[in-house]
Amino acid sequence: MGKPCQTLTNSPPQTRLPPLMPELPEVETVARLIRPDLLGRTVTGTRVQWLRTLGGASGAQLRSLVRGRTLLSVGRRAKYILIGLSEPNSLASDVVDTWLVVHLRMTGRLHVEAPGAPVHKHTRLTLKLDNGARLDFIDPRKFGRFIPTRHLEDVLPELGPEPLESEFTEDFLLEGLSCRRGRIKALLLDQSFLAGLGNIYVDESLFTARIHPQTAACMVPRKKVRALYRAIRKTLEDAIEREGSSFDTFYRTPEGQPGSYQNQFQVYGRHGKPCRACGRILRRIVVAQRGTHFCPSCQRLPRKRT
DNA sequence: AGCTACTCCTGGTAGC
DNA sequence: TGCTACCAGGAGTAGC
Repeated sequence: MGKPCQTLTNSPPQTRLPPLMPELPEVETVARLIRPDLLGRTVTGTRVQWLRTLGGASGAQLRSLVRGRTLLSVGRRAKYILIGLSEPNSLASDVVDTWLVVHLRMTGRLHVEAPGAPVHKHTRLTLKLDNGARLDFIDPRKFGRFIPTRHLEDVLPELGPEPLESEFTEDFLLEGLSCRRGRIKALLLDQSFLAGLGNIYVDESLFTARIHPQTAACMVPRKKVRALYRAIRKTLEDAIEREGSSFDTFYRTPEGQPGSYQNQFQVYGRHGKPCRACGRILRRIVVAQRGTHFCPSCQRLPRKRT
């Protein structure tokens, strides 16, 4: 491949993009951020720069599924952003008949760009809208997916309950943990058990509940399971309140500010620094192939079966 | 059931 | 300054 042609007058902004790792609060924040700019707009065209973003669909399939359709809903399930489209000017124009299933994975971003705005270097896919704006999917590491489908169930994997909905109860967690011998951290990362948690919020929740990440799930005492239940909900609610965690100013909230939950981290990314609760130096180990941050004093492995 | 290993990817960084 | 090597990590899959 030849070197891309660049001019001094028309080079796109090469914003630095450090890791973001969107989990439930970040995905919720993104959905809320782009929703007002998308609802009611009609897709006039598509452009795909990285085919694998479509998760197996072709550029032609994307085009035929979305062109001429109106964006009717922007929601979230687990870490997926679900954009619902309907056929305009028909009796069923308020019924979603097509979905865009978006997973940001590590570094994906969804941006609504004003007409004529420069295209970011790592834009993998674009929907053109009837007001001249664009919905850009930007993803430096190319792990993210933007999948068009008629049937959600064809694309979404098996997902556990939403941790902030009423379906997620203390009893659900007590029961779920009691029959599993795998490590608690691996279980909480398992989206088919509980949907939406990722590495950051699992580490934070386990610290809040004072549970060692390598504890076998069935060995967590009932009292700590209850603490974990409260910790998960509180952690996610607080993070949504603060509009997620941002590691850069590229991603902004509707008010133009980056999310601020990263300032609340108790353990994530703080290995080598003192625990805010007891002063012991925080450690980093690998559990379930993930960097895992914890306090060796506050979070101890249980000695015997409970 | 539950573990490890591998894959997909590139930006950032450490070491030279 | 420039090069190479390595690492991070969500989710899917394969193999034991």
